Amino acid sequence: MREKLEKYYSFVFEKELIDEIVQVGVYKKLRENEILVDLGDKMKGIPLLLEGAIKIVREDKNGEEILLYFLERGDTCASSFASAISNGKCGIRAIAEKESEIIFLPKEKLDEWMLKYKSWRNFVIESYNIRLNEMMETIDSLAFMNMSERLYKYLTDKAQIMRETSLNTTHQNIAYDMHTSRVVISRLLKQLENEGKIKLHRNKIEILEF
Amino acid sequence: MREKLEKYYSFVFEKELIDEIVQVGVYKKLRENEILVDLGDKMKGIPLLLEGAIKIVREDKNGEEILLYFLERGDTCASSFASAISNGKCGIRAIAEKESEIIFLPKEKLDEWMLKYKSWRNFVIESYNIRLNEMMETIDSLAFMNMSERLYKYLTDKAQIMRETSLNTTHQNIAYDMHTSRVVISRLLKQLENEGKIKLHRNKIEILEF
DNA sequence: TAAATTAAGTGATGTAAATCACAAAATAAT
DNA sequence: ATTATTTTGTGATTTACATCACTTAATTTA
Repeated sequence: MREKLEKYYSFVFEKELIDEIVQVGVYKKLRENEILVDLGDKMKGIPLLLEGAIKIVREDKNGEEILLYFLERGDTCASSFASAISNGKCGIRAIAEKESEIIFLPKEKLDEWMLKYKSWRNFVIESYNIRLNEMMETIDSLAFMNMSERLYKYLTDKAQIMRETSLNTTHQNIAYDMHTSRVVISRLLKQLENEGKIKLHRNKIEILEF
Repeated sequence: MREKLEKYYSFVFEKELIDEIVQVGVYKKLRENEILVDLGDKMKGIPLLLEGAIKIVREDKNGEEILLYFLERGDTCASSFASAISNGKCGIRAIAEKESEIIFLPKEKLDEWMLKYKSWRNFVIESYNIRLNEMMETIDSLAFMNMSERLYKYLTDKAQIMRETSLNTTHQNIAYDMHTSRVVISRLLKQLENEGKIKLHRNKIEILEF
């Protein structure tokens, strides 16, 4: 735990803070597709992502989903922070896209560290900023892009987060993330393949052009 | 200035902080449609809204707009906070929807107050939370709602922010905010009128049902 | 008061995406 | 090996919204 913490966070946190995190943080390994946070959960702390990839989705009353953004190592879930501090509910669901490792930080420390460590204050503010910007990008793609552009962005974004050039997924799962239908995704994928940007296989999409 | 500050912020900030704000804050009155923050601005501080209503919009490369959310008294612009702290650029435009009053807080104080005042820390975190939630609502409406529902939400939201039961605006301006065409808005408005939810006039929309 | 400008109404048509219905592969289960 | 299940392909149809083209009404200005 300490090793990975130092690897990804030593440029972010001062040494004393890393020591404290090692003391109070709870290490947890997440299986692929494991739900880390669910709709309406009250957070007792926040997760620091050490390794892996987490998908953050929003769900409406009819149970329909839309992807908000992905988290990768070095990230934390700003929504959880909010929820943890204010004892409010979390409006999102967080699911491990692949096996991941996190450190869970108890909420009691969150405000205490705001006083003690400038690096922690920066990290919290910076995390909120990144998330606000991601949300704006999501709004941009919903408001300004057509399905084909959104799909291509989805594929390249996800490939980067997963650190792979091909994605192991189905057309149906992409449709769920993008809140559209499988038929639409299948047709647009075929089109992207004809344009030479991707190559389709069963349960797998190779991305040829980034 | 002190009077309104105490009226809307005395339950949020401790007395000492209000005193400091009065000392270093710069009061400013905004005319209707005045631009407070523009795309790519680097913020030298953040605005506290004392009175009025501010519209926050996002713009894409083609100059097309979409409304993100409104700010009302008691609010601050989380995007500016981010930009001010990190010296980064602001990805949004903020426009006064009506005559408004703000206090501009210099960025040097922002971090200093994080140490000194718990109420300030809470306010900053709380502001980010509110904004994250607003963005999620915006994403919800783009992803899950049809134009008619979005339009009705737009009208009722805006009426509440403006503290009026009728809005002085044109179909074209609504279309700009919602990133659609005037024709579409005109037709949907007529439909809402037939359903008895609103009443249409020239340059004015009465909202009959909230 | 006439002309110009701005706001709103409306028919016709185009188009991206949604939905339906079913076929054809590929893979997994028995 | 046969059956069942999952994944992908594809035509046909519908729908919401976009776009075009033009009219009518209200308001401003000259």
